[in-house]
Amino acid sequence: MRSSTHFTIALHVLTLLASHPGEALTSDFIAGSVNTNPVFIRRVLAALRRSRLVTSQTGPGGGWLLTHAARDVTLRDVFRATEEGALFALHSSTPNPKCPVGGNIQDILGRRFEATQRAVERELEQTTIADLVKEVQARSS
Amino acid sequence: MRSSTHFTIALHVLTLLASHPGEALTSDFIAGSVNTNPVFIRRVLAALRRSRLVTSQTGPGGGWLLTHAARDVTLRDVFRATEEGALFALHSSTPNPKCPVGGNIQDILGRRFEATQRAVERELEQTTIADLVKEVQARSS
DNA sequence: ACAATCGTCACTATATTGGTGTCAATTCAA
DNA sequence: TTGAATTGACACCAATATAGTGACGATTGT
Repeated sequence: MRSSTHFTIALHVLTLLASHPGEALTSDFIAGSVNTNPVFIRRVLAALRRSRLVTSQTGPGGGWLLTHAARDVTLRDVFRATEEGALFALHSSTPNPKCPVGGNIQDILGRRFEATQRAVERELEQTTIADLVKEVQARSS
Repeated sequence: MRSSTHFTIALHVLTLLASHPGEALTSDFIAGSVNTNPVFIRRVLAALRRSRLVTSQTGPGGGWLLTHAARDVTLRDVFRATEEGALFALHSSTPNPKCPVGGNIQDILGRRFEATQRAVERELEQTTIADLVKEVQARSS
């Protein structure tokens, strides 16, 4: 099963930002919580910025901030911002079009996979970043 | 998004087998429909055999056969046989346990991801290999 | 005995992933 | 104005995953 950690890292970082409302966090500080390096963090956050979920500010006192209230950002929003492409890969080389199965299977499976992806997104929609913050607080109190 | 093509290939092959009921198909023939090489096909089918979805037979006239009626095999069964591990990866290195977020986020996200995986499996359960065969026949008639 | 077929291994090429270093650009503050 | 902090954007590397290919022994039907 292939899947990058970007989705997970993004959720971690957004939860961290939401736990420090109004405070710009540096990629260096964030990397300390995630246990990785600042460049990787900036790569993940750059994708979130493209989707307008965060903003960044250079210079001293700079760093990263949420652009929306945590209760308005669902896991689906983050999923779409970080995971590009489909959940399941189709064939790496096109199947034989002369075979009745080979000639139709990609189209048929593609439709099923889209339905599955919609099911995933419906599930992810049920949770917001604010929910994650609440859970962290409940566990660390 | 990472994800091997094994799930897709397995569905293709099972649909092909179900389209030739009672007939043992060789990995060479199957590879011709999938447009790949027989060794790769045997690798994918070996996983399906471990889950008792197919059997194989060596020697002349040998090949691969379904062990169950196509209407009794759901996409979820194939998913479980081919996709090992979770749908979403957690962090590649453990987050900082001294941070309230880092110390709890993996457990919290793990539960959400399990719920998502259950949603995927519920969706995949709705379709059988027999459904795929029917769709192929409807399109190639 | 022969040929067909699977079972499995080794090797390769390619792509992806994450880690690291570097340096220019921006920006705040002394 | 100078200097330091910080992002932005590269390039490069190591490790891993993926799929393609060849090879060869084991099994089995004719």
